[in-house]
Amino acid sequence: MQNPDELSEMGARRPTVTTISRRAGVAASTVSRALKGDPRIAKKTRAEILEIAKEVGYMPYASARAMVTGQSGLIGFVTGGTDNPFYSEMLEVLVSRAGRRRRRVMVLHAGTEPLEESTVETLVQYQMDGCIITSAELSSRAADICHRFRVPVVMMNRVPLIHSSAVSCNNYGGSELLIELLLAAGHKKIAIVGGTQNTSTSLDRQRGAADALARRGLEPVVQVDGQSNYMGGLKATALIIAESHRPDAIYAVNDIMAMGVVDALGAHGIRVPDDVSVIGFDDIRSASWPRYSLTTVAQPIDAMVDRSLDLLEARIAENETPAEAIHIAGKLRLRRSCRLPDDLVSFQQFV
Amino acid sequence: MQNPDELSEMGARRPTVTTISRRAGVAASTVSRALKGDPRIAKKTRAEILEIAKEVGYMPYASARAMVTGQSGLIGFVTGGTDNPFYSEMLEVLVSRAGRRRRRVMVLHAGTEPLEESTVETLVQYQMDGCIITSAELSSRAADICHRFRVPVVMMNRVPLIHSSAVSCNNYGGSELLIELLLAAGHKKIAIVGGTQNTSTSLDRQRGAADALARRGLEPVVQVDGQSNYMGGLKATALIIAESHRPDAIYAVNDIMAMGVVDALGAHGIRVPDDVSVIGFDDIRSASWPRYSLTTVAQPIDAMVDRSLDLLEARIAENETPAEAIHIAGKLRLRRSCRLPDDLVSFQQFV
DNA sequence: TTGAAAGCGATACCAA
DNA sequence: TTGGTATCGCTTTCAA
Repeated sequence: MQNPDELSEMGARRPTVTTISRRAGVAASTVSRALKGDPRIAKKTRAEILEIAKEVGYMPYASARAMVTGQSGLIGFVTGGTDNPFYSEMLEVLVSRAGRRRRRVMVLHAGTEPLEESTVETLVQYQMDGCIITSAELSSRAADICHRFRVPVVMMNRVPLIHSSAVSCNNYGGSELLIELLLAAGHKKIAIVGGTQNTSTSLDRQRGAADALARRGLEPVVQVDGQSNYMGGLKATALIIAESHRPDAIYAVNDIMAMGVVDALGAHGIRVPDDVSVIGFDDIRSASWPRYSLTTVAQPIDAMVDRSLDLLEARIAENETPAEAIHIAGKLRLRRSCRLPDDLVSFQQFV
Repeated sequence: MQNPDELSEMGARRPTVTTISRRAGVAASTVSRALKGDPRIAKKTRAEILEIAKEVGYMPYASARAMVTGQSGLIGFVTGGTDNPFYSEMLEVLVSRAGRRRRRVMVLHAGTEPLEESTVETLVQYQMDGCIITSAELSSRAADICHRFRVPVVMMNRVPLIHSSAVSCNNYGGSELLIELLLAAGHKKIAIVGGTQNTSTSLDRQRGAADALARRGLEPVVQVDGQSNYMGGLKATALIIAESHRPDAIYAVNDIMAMGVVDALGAHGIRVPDDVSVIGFDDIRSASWPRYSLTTVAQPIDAMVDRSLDLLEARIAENETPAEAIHIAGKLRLRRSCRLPDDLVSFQQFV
């Protein structure tokens, strides 16, 4: 590593390829090639250059590189304001998995409204190699800008747009499975606490549940909006109780609402699962807390993130990759928040 | 906005200052000045240029700008892997507040170990305008690199390093206040659930509590390590119960642990606050859930983030700004998890 | 296997 | 008030 004196001597600029090329007595282009492992460079030359680079503590300027290659190494993560911890967990995974591919993550926050102009502009200005969107809405105008400026888009747990790919958990199927579990356990009066009504995730889960019930000639005893957050789950349950629907099981389409359901029931002295079974979806961290111990379907976050990055990289490498939609099956997590069927065997394959 | 044909005609490159300068019949430098509102440019010229820029959908290349100005518009957020939602909430605020200042946030995840080399290198490579660090440890080597390469650093809720500034909540004082509240309510047997032992935040809170007790000639009936997470709070409480310390109040130095404390007590049939008062620190979102309704000290996240950005900007503008340490007082949130003193008036000023 | 030179886009300086 | 030009650091032709 270069010593401080030498650095300040250079007017506070860090070493560049030129610094190295001069020391090594070669051309800058040779340094560039050696550094990126171009096979044409002689072994010996390469070794020398690497040695010097290390010595002076060389670190490339990302901006210079981006300018000439057109790639920034940046992935945008666009997320709506939400208090669902699922998205924080996803971000954490994304940062880590993207890092392995030498990509960095920039967080772009879109409000609850459709994506603001400025967010999309940032994607373009920073020449993001791609972006992953989980916010509720991407206006067609925003999508259009991404497409025109060749910013690959992957929608996560959202409906794919014309030119974007999409990765999601098998929300419909996971939901069916959960309902079948409840039915197998003998439940007949099932209430559903729905999520934000304009997201495909919630809608798919609700449809999956409704269809699974319909197949047995049943329907939910009631369906209430839980707004995809804890307080919503709480209020929805209060409503269900107030209106005396008396369900024997409640399916909240995500865990954070399910936690609200459990707490609301507890506050009314209703025991879980003795009096009412509760199930959720996502398997967020707190779902496994003993207090809640939620039976739920775990979204395969790691796989979802990896596949998203794969899709982005395919698009980066070759612009005309066709849009794809990938569904990944979640895993059943059997916990104590619901009564278990006698015949558990048939569910073991989903665990 | 430019039509698609025109764009593809240009070989998929977006309009640049040159595109505009040609259309306007002026020099590129004039366009640059007009765009950034340089007062020397004639009103009319400027209007024309702005018009054209809008027409062609001009968006500057961040990389080109970074290269010449040396500023990227990027702020790094370095965070340790943690399941404390406080940091997610902080990130959310940061993204939003930084956005107002036209700065973007890049998330750099350092594991629980000391900051990896690669994280710091990213800061330098992308010429970050500054970074905010909340992870437990910044190795002196990493700090050195930041300093040498002129990346301003603000430590959030962490001990400032030699060349870094720091912003934190008044952890010590807030802790004193909470203990005084407990004492005023008549509690005498107070147990403390401590956090990660190598963070100044936890240590300060523990010291504040110990000192406040000592002032009345008391000391904690027991102090247990809760590892700053929910399960830790749960286990710590189980231990306190198992060892029959019989406290009449438990102070967990952060909310996520306090939630574990409440749940563990509940699981043992101990009522909160009737049998035992519980208090936390942070005021994370879930602290206000009716189920927990935690009395706590709210960290002033908005102010902390704003002041951090101020400090960074001061350093960006003028490199030799001296390091500063800022403590911002938190606000007391009185909720139902603890017995309240008869004399509430003296605490009203902190609410 | 290596070198020289051009060029990416925006800005800043020096002239005019 | 504006134009011309050099420059930031890196990569990529094209030559040698």
